[in-house]
Amino acid sequence: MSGDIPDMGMTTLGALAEPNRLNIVELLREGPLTVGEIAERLGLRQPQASKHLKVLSENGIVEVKAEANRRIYRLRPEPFQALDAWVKSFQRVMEERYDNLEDYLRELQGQNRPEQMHENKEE
Amino acid sequence: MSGDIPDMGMTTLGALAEPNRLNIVELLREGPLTVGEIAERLGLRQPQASKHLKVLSENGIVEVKAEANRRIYRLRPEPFQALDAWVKSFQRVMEERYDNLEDYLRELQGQNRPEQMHENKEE
DNA sequence: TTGAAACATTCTTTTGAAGGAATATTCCTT
DNA sequence: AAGGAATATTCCTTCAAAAGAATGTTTCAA
Repeated sequence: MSGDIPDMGMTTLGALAEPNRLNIVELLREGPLTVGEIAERLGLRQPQASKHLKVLSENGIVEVKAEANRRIYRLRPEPFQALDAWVKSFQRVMEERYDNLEDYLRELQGQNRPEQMHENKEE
Repeated sequence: MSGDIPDMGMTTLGALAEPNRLNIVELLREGPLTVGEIAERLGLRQPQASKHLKVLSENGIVEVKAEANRRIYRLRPEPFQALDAWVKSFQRVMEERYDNLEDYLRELQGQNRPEQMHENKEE
């Protein structure tokens, strides 16, 4: 409910979060491969390989080229660029305000400040 | 079966793949927050917020500081550095061998090459 | 010491995603 | 035309993770 998909493709992370899928991606890093080879090298059954590749494809992580009987899959660079940008934007922000934890503690104190007022609870 | 978790923390991706968790991370980017505030700002119930924060904590994405009644959560930089390194290692490889798809096609051809042999099926 | 605020934890239920097995589709070879 | 190879798809089952609801724990205030 009220699911706010923020800025970056949640979908990319979701697709990569599955171990077999991550393995496929790592494998494809060495170059394009057919479904059969992917399945063989990773010890997957062909249908499962196809399914995972479908998910990766739907999320733009991978693209297919039909070559007669075979389907050759390879990585697409875009999602990785996006991921890179996302992570970088994090690191910048985190370096800046690393230890303003104390700032926040002071904030919290400020709210509680009973200073001079008796039983005035503002809810 | 035969699940080979490659190099990089699959666990980080898994933790970030959940929408609410990703929202929490995006929120914490602005600075440390208590459980209550996180729940409120994201429209979550307190228990669910706690649970998600637990997962994030277990995966090293977040760390807690107990301050009396409150628990203050904030991001940890390490997982993001790791992610960054991982993504970068990809981009390097992908730039290099982007279009050796054709190389691969030639490879495939080579295997099939019936050239001069008759019905010698090596299985 | 009683109560309330802030969080965590437990138990149950629900839902979706992954695996298994069989079958459909396309294309090549003979 | 027939058969086989490579891949996709469907249906069913299984399993784990997320939501819901209730309750436990700690800490502070009066």
